[in-house]
Amino acid sequence: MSDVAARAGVSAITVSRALRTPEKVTPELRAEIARAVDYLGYVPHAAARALASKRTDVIGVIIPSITNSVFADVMRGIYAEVDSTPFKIQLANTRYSPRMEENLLRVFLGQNPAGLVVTGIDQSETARALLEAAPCPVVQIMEIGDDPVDLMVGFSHHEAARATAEHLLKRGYRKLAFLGARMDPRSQRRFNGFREAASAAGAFSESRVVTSTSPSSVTLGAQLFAELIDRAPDVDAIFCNNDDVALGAMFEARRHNVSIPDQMGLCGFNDLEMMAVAEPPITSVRTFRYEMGRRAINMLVGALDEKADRTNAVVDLGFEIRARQSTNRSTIERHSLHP
Amino acid sequence: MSDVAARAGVSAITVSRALRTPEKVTPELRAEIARAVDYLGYVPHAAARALASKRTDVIGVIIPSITNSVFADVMRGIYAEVDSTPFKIQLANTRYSPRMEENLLRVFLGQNPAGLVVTGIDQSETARALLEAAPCPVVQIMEIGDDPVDLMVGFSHHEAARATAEHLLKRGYRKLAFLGARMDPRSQRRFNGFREAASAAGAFSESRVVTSTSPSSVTLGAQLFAELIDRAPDVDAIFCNNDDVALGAMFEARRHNVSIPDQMGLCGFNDLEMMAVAEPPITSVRTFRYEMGRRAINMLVGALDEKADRTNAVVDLGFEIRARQSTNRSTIERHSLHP
DNA sequence: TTGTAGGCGTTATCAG
DNA sequence: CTGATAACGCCTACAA
Repeated sequence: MSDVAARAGVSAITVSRALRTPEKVTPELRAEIARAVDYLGYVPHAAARALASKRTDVIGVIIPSITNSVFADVMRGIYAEVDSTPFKIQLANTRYSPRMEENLLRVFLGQNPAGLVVTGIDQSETARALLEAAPCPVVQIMEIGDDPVDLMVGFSHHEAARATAEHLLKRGYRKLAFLGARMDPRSQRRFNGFREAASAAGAFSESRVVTSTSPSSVTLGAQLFAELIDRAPDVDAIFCNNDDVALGAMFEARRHNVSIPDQMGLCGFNDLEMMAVAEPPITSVRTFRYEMGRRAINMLVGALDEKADRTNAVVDLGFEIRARQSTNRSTIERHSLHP
Repeated sequence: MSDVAARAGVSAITVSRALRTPEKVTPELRAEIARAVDYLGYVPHAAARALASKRTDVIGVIIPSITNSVFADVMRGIYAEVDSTPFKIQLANTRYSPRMEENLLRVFLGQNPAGLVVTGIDQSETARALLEAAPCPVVQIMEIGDDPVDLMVGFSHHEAARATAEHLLKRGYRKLAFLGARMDPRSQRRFNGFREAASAAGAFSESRVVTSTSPSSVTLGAQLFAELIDRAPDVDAIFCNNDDVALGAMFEARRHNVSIPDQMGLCGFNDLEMMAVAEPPITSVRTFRYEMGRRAINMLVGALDEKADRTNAVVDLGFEIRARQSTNRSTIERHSLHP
């Protein structure tokens, strides 16, 4: 930096200002400095800056799993949005462990992050306290709730599942089942929404609920389907907690010669790209994961801009039911095939 | 740190040493210091350390795409392995642009990373020069080649595709096709390996090669299949450059009433979890992506350990052909069904 | 084995 | 609007 200063005929601190707060430096000097920076290929030293200013350019992101394609999409949005800012992402995963989340939070907070992105609203008491006391903006992503730590962007899993159950009911299905992998808090809320709507229509039965603590996968979907059919042969429609589970259920249904959608309705969650092109195309609930990532960073950076008016602290991105053939039962065939 | 030093009755530098090079401090002092650290909840200041030592705990990872599930698996391995080290991952993606890669390399190198992980062997001349001159270990991942910059872990895409084509030939298929998404350098090498083997058996035809520059997806797989069938109805087996393309092809085949494997052999690449449970199960080439990520970090950290003997600078993780029903043509049925 | 002095590259603070 | 000075928290070098 002193080289740049010398070449521009100013002092180091002026270079610093020209870079951080250009409006506090005369346009002429600014131009001169820019030229020198360019000529010398000067790159600011992040560590020195962090040391002197007690500020870093690191945004910590804490998610439960990096494998899960749902989070992969969120991360894509996060990286895309952060690209146009001077910030860097530091990613960590909790493996769905609240204690791990506490630890990670401590580590991050020890590094004076510019901001923090955390998943969901089910932090432990300790974690919650750490977040409340954090000297930086915090965004909770993936779902929304009444009591945000700070910023929040997501959607209501309860509502999404409720709406989906209603979709199945509207399509004439009456014995709804629920297939769930890794029942994390958000999955649990989806289940609750599903049960609420199904029960109200008398279409719910505990015997048609099959869940697992294993991570979501196509393989698991196939297993859960087999278990369900075995345990509750009367089922006529399945809400899968995740699209990969739905895909696995579809494959397994074929092996059991169960026809979709006539013998059995099938619907997934998240609307992965493959759902629309499956045979038959599978109904799913579209969620805006990429957008969620972008928005999270966007809100964070906005909050960092001081003059931020903390409106829209909670953003509900909603969801959309993409009705496809897998829940489009043809009534005529139905009665003839399954009397 | 000085607080810790005071509490332990030593000087700051001793605390520093107790933390970085414990073997240079008496066990008693070490214990005393550990106690003080614990009591005070002292967390070292990474930026200060970086500034003073000109070393950071950052390992830069450059991949072409964060969406691609292939890289998601690699990243999972990377994060898993780095968890047991003091290092942090800084991830960046090039979007398959060599110029982007150069820029990212410059940014990373400006930050004195502890190490660098880059994808593939097709760096631009400039990028290659930057890597050769890097003052830290460099690992190239995803494939292997004759001329590593430093460390390398991957497998031969050419060989993998050649072996796959041979598998199809061995199963009696004679009119092989190639479906390819986003023909990046590694896909290109797969294609070359495929062509080599297919040509040698007289089973290759340009008319049965359909590729796209779009990213790999199930949707694209379906489109490519439709195009192929239209353009070259004589095809009897398909090698898909990626599993999602294979899955899309399978769905589309069903729509066209083309039966797999009897009318048409089908095989993918990477052996994603879903291939084994698809209906029918789809043959694929297993690649060790998670292991690749782990190994990359492992080699990097090993190289950082000074005393490293630079043996095994190039690690070939190989591949495995997982033969499944989708290429298991039943000769008897074949002749009766498709005369 | 432990300690002392000095500096890493930047920014906060206060003057001009 | 610009500059001088003194940190920021830690580590390298050298000394004891």
